[in-house]
Amino acid sequence: MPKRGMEPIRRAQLIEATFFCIHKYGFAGTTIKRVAEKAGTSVGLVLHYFGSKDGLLEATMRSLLKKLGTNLQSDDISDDDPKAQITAIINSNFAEDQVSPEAITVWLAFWGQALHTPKLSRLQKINLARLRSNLRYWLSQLLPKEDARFAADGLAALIDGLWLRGAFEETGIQRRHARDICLDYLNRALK
Amino acid sequence: MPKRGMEPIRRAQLIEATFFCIHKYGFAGTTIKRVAEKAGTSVGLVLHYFGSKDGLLEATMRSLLKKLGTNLQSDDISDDDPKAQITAIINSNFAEDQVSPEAITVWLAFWGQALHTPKLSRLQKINLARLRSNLRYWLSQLLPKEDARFAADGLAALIDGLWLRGAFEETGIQRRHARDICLDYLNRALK
DNA sequence: CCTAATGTTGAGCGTTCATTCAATGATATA
DNA sequence: TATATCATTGAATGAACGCTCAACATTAGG
Repeated sequence: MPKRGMEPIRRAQLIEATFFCIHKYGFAGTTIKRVAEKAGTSVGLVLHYFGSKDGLLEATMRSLLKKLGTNLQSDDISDDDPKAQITAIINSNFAEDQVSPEAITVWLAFWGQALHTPKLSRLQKINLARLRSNLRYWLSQLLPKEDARFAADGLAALIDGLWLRGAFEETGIQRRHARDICLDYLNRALK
Repeated sequence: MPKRGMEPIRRAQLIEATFFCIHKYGFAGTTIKRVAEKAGTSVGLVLHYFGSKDGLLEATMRSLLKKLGTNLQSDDISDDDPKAQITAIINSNFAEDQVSPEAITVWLAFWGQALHTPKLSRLQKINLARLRSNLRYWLSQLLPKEDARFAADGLAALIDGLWLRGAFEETGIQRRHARDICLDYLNRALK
């Protein structure tokens, strides 16, 4: 029962199915066949829309990074309260819909794979730099430049490390605990 | 030219070759054939000694974790100086031979794969818990119990996060910088 | 020297993978 | 209603995978 205008719908379905498969089977175990089955379509259709498996994976990573970067923009905090801005960044990184076991697993899978796939590597580097430079910007309003850089590097690593360890906690990330650790780091850095 | 007593030598060679392949090709791209070629042996021999690809990978992860956990024991610091003990833990995690791009890449690859391989998952959890409990033990000599747990969780995440980000720096981890961030965290936690 | 144990290989098996391709179904437009 | 375009499928292909197995080479002990 094919209808016109299916392209965006199919693309979204297939990306969603790819998330599911990476979460369930890992990067190595994610095959086009499995993705197609999960999405309820044929193998041929996947390649019709994404050209190749690499194309599908790249689109999926783009979608993931977009998701992970979206939360922040919805908040509107006054620009003259840097600490509130940083707090918002921390909160957004541990918002409920960001730290699902599925999100963490897939995020980690891409992290590992990006080391061996130039296109994914570029996306990953952009994302890494973004968090750090955002933190640097707001911290530099509160601290001398060098201290701001130092604290931003630490805070960025701390956030990622909490994510990383969260991948192995059955319950997913302990959101409040993770948030408290980051806020504590921030408060101590500002003293 | 086969000789007796080759088993331990071959095992070591093959594990070494597996490191190389995981670093170069990633987890998904590491095949028995590539490992055998790198080690200069035949495909059959790999399976002769490790039974299966999974067996080889498990042995390789065991070897990696052993490497990463070795440094500490060589240091001997008096037990009545907890801060020195913690400093030694931090230093050992960023010791030169621990933070080679190869080590970080392989470590990260296993981290991602362990989520989908029960045997690797068990190894991984043991390792995660070890760092944290070591930190807890020494911190609890300097801080109230709850504060010690809090700081240990933060410091463990910070260390792992610095490793994680180091995977994407062309130069590998900036050892001194990473160390300074951790020591700074420690000092502030003890105030 | 013979034999048993160890070390090693390469061919071959069945499976699964990503990808190509020709063909068909459905819809909008003219 | 005709036609071009979009949506979709399933079969076919060739390569690569992990793994089995029979056979051979080398060595140590009796």
